[in-house]
Amino acid sequence: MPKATPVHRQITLADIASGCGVSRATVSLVLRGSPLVNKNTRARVEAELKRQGYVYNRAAANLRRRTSSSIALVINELGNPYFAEFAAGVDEALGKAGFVTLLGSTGESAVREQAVLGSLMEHGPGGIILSPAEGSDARQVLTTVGPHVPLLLFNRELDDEVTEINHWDVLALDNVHGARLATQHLIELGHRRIAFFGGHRDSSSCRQRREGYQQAMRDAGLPIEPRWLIESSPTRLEAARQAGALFAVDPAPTAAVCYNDAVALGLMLGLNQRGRHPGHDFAVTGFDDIAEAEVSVPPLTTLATKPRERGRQAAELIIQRLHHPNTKATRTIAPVQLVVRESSCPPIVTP
Amino acid sequence: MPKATPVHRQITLADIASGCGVSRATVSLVLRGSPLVNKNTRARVEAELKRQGYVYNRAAANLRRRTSSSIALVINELGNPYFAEFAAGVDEALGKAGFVTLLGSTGESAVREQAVLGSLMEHGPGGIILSPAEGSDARQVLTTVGPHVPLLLFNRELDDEVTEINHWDVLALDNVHGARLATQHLIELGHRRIAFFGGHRDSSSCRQRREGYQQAMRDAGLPIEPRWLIESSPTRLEAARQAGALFAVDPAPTAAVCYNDAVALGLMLGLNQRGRHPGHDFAVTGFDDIAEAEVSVPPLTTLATKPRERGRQAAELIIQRLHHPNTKATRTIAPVQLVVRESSCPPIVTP
DNA sequence: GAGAGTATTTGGATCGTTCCAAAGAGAGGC
DNA sequence: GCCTCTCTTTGGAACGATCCAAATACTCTC
Repeated sequence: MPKATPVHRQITLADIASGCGVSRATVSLVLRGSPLVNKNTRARVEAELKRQGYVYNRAAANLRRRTSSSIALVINELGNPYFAEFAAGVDEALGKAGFVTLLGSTGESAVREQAVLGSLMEHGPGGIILSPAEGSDARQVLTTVGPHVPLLLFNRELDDEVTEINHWDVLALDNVHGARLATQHLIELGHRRIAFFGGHRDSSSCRQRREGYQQAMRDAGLPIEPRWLIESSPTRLEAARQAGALFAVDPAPTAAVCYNDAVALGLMLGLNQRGRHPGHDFAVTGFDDIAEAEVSVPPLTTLATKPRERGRQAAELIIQRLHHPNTKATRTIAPVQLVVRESSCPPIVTP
Repeated sequence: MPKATPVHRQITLADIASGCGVSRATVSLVLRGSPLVNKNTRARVEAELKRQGYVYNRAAANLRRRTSSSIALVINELGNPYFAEFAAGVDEALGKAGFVTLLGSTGESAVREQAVLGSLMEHGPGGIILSPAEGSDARQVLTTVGPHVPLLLFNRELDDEVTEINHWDVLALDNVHGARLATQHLIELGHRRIAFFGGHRDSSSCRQRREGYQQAMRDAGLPIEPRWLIESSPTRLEAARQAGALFAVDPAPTAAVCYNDAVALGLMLGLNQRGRHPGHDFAVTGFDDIAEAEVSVPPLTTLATKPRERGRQAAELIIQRLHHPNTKATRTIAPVQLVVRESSCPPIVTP
């Protein structure tokens, strides 16, 4: 593990202290803006700090004070624009509150997630914002982060019991309601045979979105054909490949509620390749409202989840938790909004 | 500045030591895998470490050893998929080498960049990877990071002299060559009136890309009309708005080399709004090859820069620098590849 | 069983900060 | 001039690790 590297001689409190004839303690008080120090002394010390180009050593301070000034952000896939936006929001809000973000990307692997969490823990984060990788296990997470570091789960959920016991907070999207809105929208347009396309059955968000879809279908008295529930990895490519599965059933559906935007965009691509025209002879909805949804052809009807705002919210929640470590865990459900664009067309009426 | 937060009592070396009847020093040796310790002792200590759930305190170790195990990554805009990919690559490679990434996003503001750098410095990073915000000033950067922390500039350059003196490394794209390739490609297709569209004249990457464009034009003996050099913010929206500027000159250009993909996609949108059809009656090229370029309509001819790979490369460069602090600064130019897709069509021949 | 040599282990100082209890400096009252 | 009170300042012990020189424990050899 060649992770070490020598650092140049630092300018310390002691240098400043001797530089202007006061004690280390006084300089320390000045640095922390204590009202105890005399005006003149403060001015003298401040001048010396600037003169020597002093840089505060937060690690040393944190060691002594047994505090932390960092929050770990563990993301399952930074390359995904949705999570990138989320990360940007987190970093923005954490920075504003004086925390620094320790980044860790897991590449959607539970094994790597464990390694990343372990490595981040050694840097003593005050809290962790975790968007779990697929297949991530609550008990394993618990053993590596321990019971004392506050943790906020974003987007996906883990074993309820473990989450509960450790007062882990949860920030989730209103998946059920969102999928329901999308489905109702398609029903109102006149669709009767509607598929749910994409996602993995074992991810919590997929289950919830399917649930919303099924609720809407049931409420409208519409049948749900099991073969209309089509799984696919949440990537554009995989979704494009799976598009054909929609037409394996006869009669085929006329619309699909997709697991997310990536899947929806992929599906539209796949439809085009099969000579279908999403937005004209097949209706598609997404979930997330990534930047691309607005400018795709046709523009995608989807559910806006405002990832950057969610990131800020996550940061605020974890900071709240730091200040009140013992209050009951919260479960925050962020609202989502239906954004109607051209990919959701009415069905073609066959005479 | 309420950036502090209490942390639970830690399990320390001393706990492990007394837990199995050895000294702190021995436990420390075990932790670092020293060959000095006896096999049996090692086993005993390791069992105790596991039993008590010990977590290494890297901050304390770094303090004593005067080393660092983190690298700061300062990005001008994380929400931009290009930089998100870059960040993902950086984090991946840093993690593999045992470093943790300290993230900072500047939102393209030089003022915020200063604040972010200052805050990150307090956490004692071993090095900094900086993608400067627009308008960032070398001398200011120098005063806040100091002359001893290795810095790698990505993507944009700063004052050459300051960069040189401080042995700052540079990782840049081959902008000149890339723009030249794109321009040559259009010329080979038969275009004679070619514009350079988008970007700000004062950014180094824009200047370099314009330079490549001009070289290719000159080499082909083609005229460069000053009004064909059109500025715009590098955003899709702004580019779409500026599209009209191309047709303010008569005769109008038949093709445009764009500053980057965002601009190119925006331009195509703007052309469509004006009843033009990019890929049919107007040729467009981009720069970056973001994910969207491949699936836009029409698919965008562009220059692949492989941001994730660049991220890994940046991480490797800074790690190299940590190991050899005194070698001469390097200036790495990453190659770019022309990816021909349908947005670059031959000109329409007017009889 | 003394002496030499190697293999392990160890106490105490140290990194740069903060905490704490106590000391010093003035001001005012009598 | 002494006492009290408030306002400032301060030395030295932490925090949790590592370094270092020196101590101790073993093995041989003769």
